[in-house]
Amino acid sequence: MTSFEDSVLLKNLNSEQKRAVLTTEGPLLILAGAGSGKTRVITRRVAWLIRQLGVHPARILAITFTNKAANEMKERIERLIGLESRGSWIGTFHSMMLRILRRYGSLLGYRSSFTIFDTTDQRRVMADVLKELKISERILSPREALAMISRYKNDDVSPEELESRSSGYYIDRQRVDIYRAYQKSLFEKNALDFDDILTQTLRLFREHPHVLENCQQQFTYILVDEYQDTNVVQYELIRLLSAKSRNLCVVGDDDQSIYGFRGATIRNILDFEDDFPDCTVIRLEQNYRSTKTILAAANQVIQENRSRKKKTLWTAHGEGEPILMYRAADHIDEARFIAREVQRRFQLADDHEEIEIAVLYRMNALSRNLEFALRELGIEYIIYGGTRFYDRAEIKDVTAYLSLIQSPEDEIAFRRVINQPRRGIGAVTLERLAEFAGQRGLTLFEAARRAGEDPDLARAAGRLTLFVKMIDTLRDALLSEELSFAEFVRMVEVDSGLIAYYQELKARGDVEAGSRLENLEELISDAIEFEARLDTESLDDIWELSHDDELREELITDRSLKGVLRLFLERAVLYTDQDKERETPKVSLMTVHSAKGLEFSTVFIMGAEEGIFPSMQSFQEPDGIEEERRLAYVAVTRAKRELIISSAVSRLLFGHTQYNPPSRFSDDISEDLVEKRGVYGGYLDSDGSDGMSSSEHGEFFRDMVNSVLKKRHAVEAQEDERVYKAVTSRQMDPLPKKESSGLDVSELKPGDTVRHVTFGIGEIQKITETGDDAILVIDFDGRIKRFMASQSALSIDE
DNA sequence: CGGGACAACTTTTTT
DNA sequence: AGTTGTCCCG
Repeated sequence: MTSFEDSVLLKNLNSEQKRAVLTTEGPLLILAGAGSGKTRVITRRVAWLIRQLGVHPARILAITFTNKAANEMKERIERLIGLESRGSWIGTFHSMMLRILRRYGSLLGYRSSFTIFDTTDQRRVMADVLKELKISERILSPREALAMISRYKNDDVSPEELESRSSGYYIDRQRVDIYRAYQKSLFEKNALDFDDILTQTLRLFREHPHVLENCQQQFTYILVDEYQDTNVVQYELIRLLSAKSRNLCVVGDDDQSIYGFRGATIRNILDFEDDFPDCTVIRLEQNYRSTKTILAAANQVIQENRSRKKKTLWTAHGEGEPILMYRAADHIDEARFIAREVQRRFQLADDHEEIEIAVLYRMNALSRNLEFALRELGIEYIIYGGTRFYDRAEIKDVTAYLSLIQSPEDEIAFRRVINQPRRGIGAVTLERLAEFAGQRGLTLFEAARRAGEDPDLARAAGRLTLFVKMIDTLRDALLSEELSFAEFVRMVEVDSGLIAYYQELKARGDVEAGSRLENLEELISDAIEFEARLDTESLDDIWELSHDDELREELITDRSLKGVLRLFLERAVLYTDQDKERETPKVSLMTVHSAKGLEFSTVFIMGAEEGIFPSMQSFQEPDGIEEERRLAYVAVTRAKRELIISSAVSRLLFGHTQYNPPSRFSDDISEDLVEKRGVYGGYLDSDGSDGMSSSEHGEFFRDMVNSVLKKRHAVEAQEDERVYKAVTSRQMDPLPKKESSGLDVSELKPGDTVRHVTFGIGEIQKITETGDDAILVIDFDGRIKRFMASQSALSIDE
């Protein structure tokens, strides 16, 4: 009984898409190729469940990859069926599981308002752990240790499990110790890290079956987007949650699985049919996004992969423009080329035409040159990724103040802001304060309040109590409810002295201070917006924001500032630049990873070189190249009308000049789809067909020769020439080792003995490959030294 | 205690 | 190369 209004939900869908919307019961795998109208299908499906089948929104759990994708989905569903859709659980794995944890976390021993630690917090905790265990940072950096633990967590390996499978060797035991101590430390601080949000929820389900049962009963329809990027823990969560209803719909594309490094396993999607033998499989193979040319190129790139589900995308669109490949002389030339091309497109487009241009790269470090080139031409751009807004120092300062006001026992926040801006409370004072706090069993904040009672703190007591007073005053302001939330944030920024501090820096000519002030201003705008959302949206949506019953009660009855603050802080942790709305008239600069799920009329892919894209380290990993290839596939399929791929003969990166041959992925694209420009013919050779006038050519060559030769000595240039020839003649080691040191890193391993001119005999502790070089950590009889292999005066000790 | 100078680190991708 | 962190001196 399909009414007219409801049939709208099936309008403009092809037959497979329709089937995907209508197959609501039982396990369903939707293999959705790039640009195949996936989001449309998902939103229609949810709308269909609610409107047509009368499923209560709260019974629907839809998991997306980013908060932005979630918001977009909510909006689109609301556009379809209006307010009826309110109350469904749509969000990322992290935000959805966090909601569950907030509700039941006490069962795991967490106090009600546990905090989520971000990378910086984690690093601090880990640094302490390593110090405690007397492990030198030289041997294992906090960063590496955290990466290791994250790996375990993504693979659903607890400290206990790790121990049980440990070999008993020292190195294994040490890993267990680190993992244990880290978890213990987090727990004592009543904190979880990002991965814990998922692993602890899983633990909750396993140890408290009634909780799982509650959730199973609530969520009778589960939908997971980007299923190819789920990891073992996420798979397990989904499996448990859907075990009862079995109405599990997963949507994904194995060809776009690009998060292997984060523990995502492509097996989840490849094995879905084995895991759920009675499942329905639907393939969406018609592409509505790109031209035939772009799609053909994408297919050529991906078909080289072996482990994939066979599918062939097709489009009804025309051939479109050929793919432009540009081989630049160097990284600067490449950047200028892109900037010029971007400028030309902006100039040519008429006012009403919507131009969406993106430049994609494999790693953030590549954006820098491009930024300069764009600025030279006065082109506006937005960068995604890199340092996130909420990760910026000044923003983190403000949020630390806010955290401290909210929970005075938050030691990390206390330590962050106690002397930021400077108020004469240094390391010595802090150490004494910690000691005093330890003796009395006080929090640092309370200890500061009572600093006068400790003779050791006498000199700093005045400054400490002043700080305490400031925080107390701010808390009073919070509780008095006389301010709007944004006003409160502003008050914190001013009273803390941060604003004055940066204003002074700016006055003194600090170049960064200005943008920091702008960021502080932006945080206030953010607060205004956040507050407005709370004011205008229904109670259902507040329900959506938090499942802490007490807090919800607070918000419903008096909409307290305290409650708003807590929601705000919670969101700040999970918020990333990915979630920001994209503004159109500018060029977007982002990594290929960030571009997932987006589309642009014109796409540039820069740095298409061996060693960059595919990345250096992917050569080592077992399925590394396959993942890189999928990444290339994602990059190519972002383009609707036009694709430009560039590479550079020489590239200065991380202080070393590299000479990389063009990426194998660009070689996979057949000649008939491509138009080549730049120095493909050979060194310093151009066929002149690049559309530049001869004077531009003069400039072009001068720039190129300057940048290639200027900074280097003649001897080096000779060496470069030799290297370049070796590389372009396709001997596949693009990075011959320098011979000066007489040290062949490939023959070395930890434990080997080496001789240094000044330090004498030492033992190699660790070797870290760094592209064209390696870092050696060597123990000279207790003195730990680090060397760059190519530069060091080391020899193998016979 | 604060600011400046130097050293060390980055080198994939991120919820 | 560029940025961040640490050490030392005023």
